Amino acid sequence: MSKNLINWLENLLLWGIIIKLKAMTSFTEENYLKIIYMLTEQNGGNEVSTNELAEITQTKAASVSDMLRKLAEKNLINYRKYQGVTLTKEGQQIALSVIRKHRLWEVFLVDKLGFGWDEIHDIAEQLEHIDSKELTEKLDKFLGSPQFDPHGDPIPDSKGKMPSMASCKLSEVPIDQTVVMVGVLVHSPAFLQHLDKNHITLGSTIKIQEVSEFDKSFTVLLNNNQSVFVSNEVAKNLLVK
Amino acid sequence: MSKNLINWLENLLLWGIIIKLKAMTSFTEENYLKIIYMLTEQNGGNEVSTNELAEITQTKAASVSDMLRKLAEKNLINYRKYQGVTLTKEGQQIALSVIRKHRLWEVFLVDKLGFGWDEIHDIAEQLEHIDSKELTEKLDKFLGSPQFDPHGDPIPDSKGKMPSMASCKLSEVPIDQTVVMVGVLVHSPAFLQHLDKNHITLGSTIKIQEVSEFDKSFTVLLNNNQSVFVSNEVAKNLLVK
DNA sequence: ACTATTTTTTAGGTTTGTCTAAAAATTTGA
DNA sequence: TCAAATTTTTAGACAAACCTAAAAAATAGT
Ligand SMILES: [Mn+2]
Ligand SMILES: [Mn+2]
Ligand SMILES: [Mn+2]
Ligand SMILES: [Mn+2]
Repeated sequence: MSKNLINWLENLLLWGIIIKLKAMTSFTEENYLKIIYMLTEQNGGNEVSTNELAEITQTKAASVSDMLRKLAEKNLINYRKYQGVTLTKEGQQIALSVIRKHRLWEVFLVDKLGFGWDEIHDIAEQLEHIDSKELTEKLDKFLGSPQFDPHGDPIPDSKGKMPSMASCKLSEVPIDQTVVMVGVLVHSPAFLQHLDKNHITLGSTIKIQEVSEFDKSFTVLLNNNQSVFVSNEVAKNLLVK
Repeated sequence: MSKNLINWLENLLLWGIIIKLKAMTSFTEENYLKIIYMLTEQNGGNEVSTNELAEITQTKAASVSDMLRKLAEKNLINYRKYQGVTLTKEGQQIALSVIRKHRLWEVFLVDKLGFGWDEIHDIAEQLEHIDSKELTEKLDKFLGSPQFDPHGDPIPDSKGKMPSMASCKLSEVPIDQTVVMVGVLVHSPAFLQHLDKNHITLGSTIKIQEVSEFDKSFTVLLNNNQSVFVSNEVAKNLLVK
């Protein structure tokens, strides 16, 4: 009985079939892991709830429950029923590799192909699942091993280490100070196009000239000497240094 | 009854749901269309059989039958039971777009990232399914609108038109003639690495010095003045001009 | 503390793309 | 030409990833 099982396993090993148990995270599973990673960050390391995941994956809570059971079976997440989830070491590794690929491809699309930063998300959403370590590393070299993507988001290195950079929201900067734009907290085309229209881009120098008492909107001076108006809603989503 | 149906369809249209009937060719469907295109070419325009498809897709004939029924329903293939299939205009368009993407990505991998021509097929097999017209056209520009891929295969333009080039097999070239290597008929890493080892690459000048009576093997002189031995098996799979 | 509400899970189904086994059609060849 | 071999299709199942409806657990409000 048990001897039979061992024989059978040996046979599988011989034929290299055991690999399947190791490899194999589907497109869908990768997306869940990536989203769990990002929501955990946002929650300051706290568990992510089923409903949060359902909302962001555009599916129903029931479907999320199914997937969580499956990911837990594969030891990619820590899952206690009704208590939400966090990633295991292994799950985190996969999530970081997907994020690395996503952001490297975004750099490629903007720097090499000339896309605007508002046009690249959906394409990168597909490219992030291309499975080839050699490709990722060669792409990284080709792009000059960038540390940040076109939105200012950090690109993890091949071991999963994130470059860090102190930054704060423009909305928190006091009057008269001069800062540099280093990132955005919202990636919607509408928001990015709004920034384009106001000539605010990654690397722009921003001097805060005036802050309205009434609505906390800003008037700022850019490096091109243009003075532009920035609503508080926008200022809250701009990262500066 | 029929009025009810029309009402229902109008409702769908109103909500933009009808789009789904038009768009949507899955990864798997795209692969079938591409393979049908290539096998039809190979067969000189004749129908492709279920078993041929089963062989090359690494599935069972029963699964192929299922898929053919489905592709026929979508008007992507001409299918008469037991008689094999050919592509419709629409199916051919999709096939050519997949082939275009495959070959453009191969150029990218070799020219820009420095991969060898024997390492790129599996990666291109994934990249060919990335869905973005703008991406394909920008990639094409970035690469300088190449006409041929790293294996010498023609790259269809955005309308599906293949560049043509007269060529013949090295095995058919008479003694003493000098030709240029322009393509391979086999893409296996083993074959490509064999050519690398013998310094035969796309663009190599080849002068036929000697043809053996016995086994039809060749001794040829390359542009680097090296004299190398080429078996008939290899000569039959080398395209020259 | 104990309902009422919200969140999450379970139960039962669907679709896509695969499989094996068996039936049907076609082709081969004596 | 017609029986045997081959090819192709049909029938019936399964896993993955989704759904709706209903049940169960957790949380909140008085
Ligand atoms: Mn994705
Ligand atoms: Mn980004
Ligand atoms: Mn493919
Ligand atoms: Mn090729």
